[in-house]
Amino acid sequence: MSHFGRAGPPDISDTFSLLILNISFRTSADDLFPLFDKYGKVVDIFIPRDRRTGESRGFAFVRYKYADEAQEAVDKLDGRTVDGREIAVQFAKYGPNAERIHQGRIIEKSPRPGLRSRSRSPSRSRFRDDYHRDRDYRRRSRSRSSDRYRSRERHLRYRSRSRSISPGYERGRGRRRYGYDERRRSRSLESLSPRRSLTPRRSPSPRGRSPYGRSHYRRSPTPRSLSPGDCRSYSRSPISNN
DNA sequence: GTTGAGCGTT
Repeated sequence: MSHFGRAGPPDISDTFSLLILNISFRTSADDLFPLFDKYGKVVDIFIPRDRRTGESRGFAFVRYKYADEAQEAVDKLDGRTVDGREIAVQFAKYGPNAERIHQGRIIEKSPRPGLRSRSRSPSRSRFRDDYHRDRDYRRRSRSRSSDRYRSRERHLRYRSRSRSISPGYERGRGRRRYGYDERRRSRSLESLSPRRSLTPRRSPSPRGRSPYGRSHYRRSPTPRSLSPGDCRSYSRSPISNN
């Protein structure tokens, strides 16, 4: 039974967060819950997922009520094969607001709305901004298989538009942390596609490109070193010889 | 059906 359906974290003041790495993309919170609940009181399980595709990013956060139970889970479940993949369980180092975490618990001041932005020192804000920048940089450099994501995303979009997605594993198991509904996602994409997705993406004027940059499909770093005449004579050499 | 470094949501 999963109670991880409400919005937002329930209570992170006295919880210990564990970071679960290397989980399968199809592993859900309900799959992790019985595994981690055996070693202690699991308060919440959260699996970050991609904004566009809505799929799992490959890691999860399991919040325990007590530190010793969390440590027990780390010791027992670290290296365990779950869903065909060897997961890595460790204490979280960064909180949801980029707070520093000591052994899964937030050691920064409690996140009080309206108070932290004012009582925050400039130097501290800079420090926190450094964390934010680091995370942003790493996340941005994470996009390696973008082309694959694109085609897959388009495929899912078309499927969701053509026919409603009916994931068989979702029914009967309770809603995990699926705030983004498929219907809302498709609607959002439909209204956002012709407005925002196309406008900033396409470049109407090929101003930044070199006049021969588009014609040159070769990725040679020194296109001038290889003169066309040289290349031509090389290719003409065997012909001329014959 | 599809990939695989990493630290999080309303």
